Amino acid sequence: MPRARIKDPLVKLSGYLLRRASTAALAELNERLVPLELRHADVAMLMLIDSSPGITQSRAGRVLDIQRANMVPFVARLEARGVMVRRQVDGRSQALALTGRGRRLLARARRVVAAHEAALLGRVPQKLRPMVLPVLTALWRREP
Amino acid sequence: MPRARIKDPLVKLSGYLLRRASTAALAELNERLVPLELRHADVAMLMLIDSSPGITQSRAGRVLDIQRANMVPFVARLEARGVMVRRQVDGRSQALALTGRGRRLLARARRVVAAHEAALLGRVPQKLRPMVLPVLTALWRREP
DNA sequence: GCACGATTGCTATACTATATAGCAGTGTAG
DNA sequence: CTACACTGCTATATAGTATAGCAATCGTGC
Repeated sequence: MPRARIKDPLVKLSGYLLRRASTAALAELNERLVPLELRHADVAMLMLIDSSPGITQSRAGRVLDIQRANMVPFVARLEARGVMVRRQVDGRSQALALTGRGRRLLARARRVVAAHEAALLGRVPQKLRPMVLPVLTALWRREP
Repeated sequence: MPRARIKDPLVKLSGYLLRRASTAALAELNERLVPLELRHADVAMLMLIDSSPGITQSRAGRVLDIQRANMVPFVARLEARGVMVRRQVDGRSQALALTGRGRRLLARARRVVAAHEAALLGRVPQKLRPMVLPVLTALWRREP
């Protein structure tokens, strides 16, 4: 006989579902990104720089919610890989921009992300699909 | 004048929204739990044990998706705090159960979680609110 | 009954992500 | 000019998660 199912008493809590769905999706995306040797945060950064070329390092960190201190090795790794460059815009700020190599890598990454998005939305019943972005956006809203 | 807004080009990606919403909600919940000296994972464990008293340590880890190795210090900490006990059910398995103190702590934690849930759902427009659990549940689905 | 594979709890270890404190140099507003 | 905020940086700490391997135990098929 099938082993007794222990039912998870937390599945009615949106916060719990949010965490489980998020970690599962993130793990899946990272898996898909292995061939590109990228992690999800790398792709987020490349997308941001691509859409706002010349954005400063500090501002990029603020948009993506990455601490200044943690931006340093993060950006350094991407630069060492030759996908982006830093340019001094004044005595302190660094402007970030993609290289040609970075743009080509991003193009590939976008296809992976698109497949991942399709897989995510594919799990949602058709009727609910249009609610996914509005629901997630609303849940993300800052305190009031 | 208001500083120029850098628009986040990722806000149309459900995976990104999922991660941002999840980390924000998690941080908020942990904040709310500080007075009880609990973290979100502790509450999940207490709730699970409460709903399935005598559940084995390994099975609890499977339900909550915590590795066996990581369960050891986790459970040990809760037991040292006197909120749960382990009982040997056979030569290898440990059955977990709440103590009276654990049940009282859980009762307080439940109120915190309820307030957190209310805050989360409160950000969602009324019309979308009934879709939150179905959407999140669907997004969590395993790779069928 | 017995041998074998699977399971359990455990130790040790490592890696990622994230967080804090402090510093030197720089820009900016009064 | 001065005071203060900002930037990039180093160093360090913590939480969460992951892997490998071990000894004891259990269950199943023979």
